[in-house]
Amino acid sequence: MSSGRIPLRVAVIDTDSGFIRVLSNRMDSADWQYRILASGVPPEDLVAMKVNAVLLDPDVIGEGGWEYLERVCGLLPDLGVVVCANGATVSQRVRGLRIGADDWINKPCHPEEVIARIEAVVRRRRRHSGSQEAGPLVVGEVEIRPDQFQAFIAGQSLDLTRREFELLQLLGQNEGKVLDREAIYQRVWGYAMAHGDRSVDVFIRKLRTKLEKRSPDYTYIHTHFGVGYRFAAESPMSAADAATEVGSDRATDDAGAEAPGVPV
Amino acid sequence: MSSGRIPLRVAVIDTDSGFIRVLSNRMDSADWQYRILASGVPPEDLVAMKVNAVLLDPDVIGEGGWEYLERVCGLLPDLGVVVCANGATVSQRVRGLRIGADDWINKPCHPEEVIARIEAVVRRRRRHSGSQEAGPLVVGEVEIRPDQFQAFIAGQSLDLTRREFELLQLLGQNEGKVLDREAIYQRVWGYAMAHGDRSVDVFIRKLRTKLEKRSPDYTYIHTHFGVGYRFAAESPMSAADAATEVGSDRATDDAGAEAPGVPV
DNA sequence: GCCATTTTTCACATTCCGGTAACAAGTCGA
DNA sequence: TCGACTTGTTACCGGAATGTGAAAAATGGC
Repeated sequence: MSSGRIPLRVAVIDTDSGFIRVLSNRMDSADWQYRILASGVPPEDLVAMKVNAVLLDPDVIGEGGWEYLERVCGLLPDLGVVVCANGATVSQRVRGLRIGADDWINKPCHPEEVIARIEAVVRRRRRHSGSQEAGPLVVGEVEIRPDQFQAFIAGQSLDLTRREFELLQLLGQNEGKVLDREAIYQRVWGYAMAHGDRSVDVFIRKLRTKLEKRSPDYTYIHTHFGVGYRFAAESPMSAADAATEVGSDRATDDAGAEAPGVPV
Repeated sequence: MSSGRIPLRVAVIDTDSGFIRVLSNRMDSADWQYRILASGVPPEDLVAMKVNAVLLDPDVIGEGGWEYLERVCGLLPDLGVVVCANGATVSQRVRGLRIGADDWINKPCHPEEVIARIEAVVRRRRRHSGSQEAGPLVVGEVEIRPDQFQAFIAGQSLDLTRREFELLQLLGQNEGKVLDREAIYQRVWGYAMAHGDRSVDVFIRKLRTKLEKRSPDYTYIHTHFGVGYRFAAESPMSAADAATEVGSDRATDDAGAEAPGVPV
């Protein structure tokens, strides 16, 4: 489809010079941005490179090839992983695919097929997350502008930092849906969330503060205990109406969970 | 998370009886739901089958194989497409992958690898679009929204907690059926119920309270003494008409349960 | 290298929920 | 009818999830 818009970014972990040379030619003519690596790099570095896919020859890693493959796939679920190895058996290929690799090609292979398979792997990823590069998004009083990496309320900037904006954008794109922390972290930070990481909570709080500062009459980020967060513009007024309705009956244990912000 | 994994649904378009036999065995033991098709079916029918992936041998289609492949890939972007063909050349494989196929396997091939590759294709697809498992579910006045981890009556939230919601969702998915406590506990809590555990009863009570609060004219959760619980929207009026105690219909499970017929 | 900003981590406070226990009420069989 | 068992109901406590502020670490411009 629109493969021409944004060039594909690929990391190639391989040492076969002949293979690399031919492959590089093809990638050049396809206008890809790529980086050749002669050894395994920490998965975190792959995040920093912002690559869409990795072409990996596990022989380069040597002994811990399986472990490395597993680590990359586990940490970066969004990354396309294509293995290209010499003389792998069926069971080896199956093992690799089960671990999390998206495709497995046996050498010797035609570079054109390698290109096509990487494309096929990445294509699916873009199909779903690719539509998010769009125009301004408005939710309640908030206007999210991807072109400026900034959000506004009543024309005033919220002075969001990069991460804050990315988080707000993700929430805005999923207005009304509850997103759990792992999904949020995965999609904003780009890799899997470590156990016990509170970053999401902290940034949610920062967003809440900045949103409330400019728009005190609305509540935007709602906590779903034990699940995650949901973004939706709700005014305390309607909440107050609901409270009036319910208010008459005995208030034994009906934890009026949400009904915040109603001054008494 | 809570519920067990959903079995994969696959359509196999192939006529190689030997291949199909071996593959079927593997899919059976993997607990997949599959359907063997001896000819190409309209892509629309694949939608109706609700399959996650298609395993296609273009030889079955014959002349219009490429066109058929293109049509399926274009029309069903969410579908995993794996081609398994006899003696395809590199350029044919590349062409297929570019058209939209997610993977291409050359026969003869090991069924285990076919399974693994289909798994890999579906895994990737689910990771990006599969977070939302199901659409809203409506039973009586109650609207259960999985995307919000919440249920509503007349547009008002029931303020369900996580467990309460999961329990209600399970009941709603099995509307009209009596579920015994062990089954409920197993599917909501995720592990076997300890002897004497009353958690299910307590949460049933919590649900009843919250349901009655918002919808006093209906009874949703019905006790079947010595058996379990059944979820169905019934108005007390029609129950009163029936006059006979609910206990008398213990054995017959299809008592007039179904027809409240009361207009909103 | 220094400083300002941003991000991450940490500790502590607070809220909330889930499960248990205990007792009341209901159901069924002898 | 009685008694054993099942279910309804309420209250409470412990621990987990979240809110909150600030320090520490990382980043980036000059």
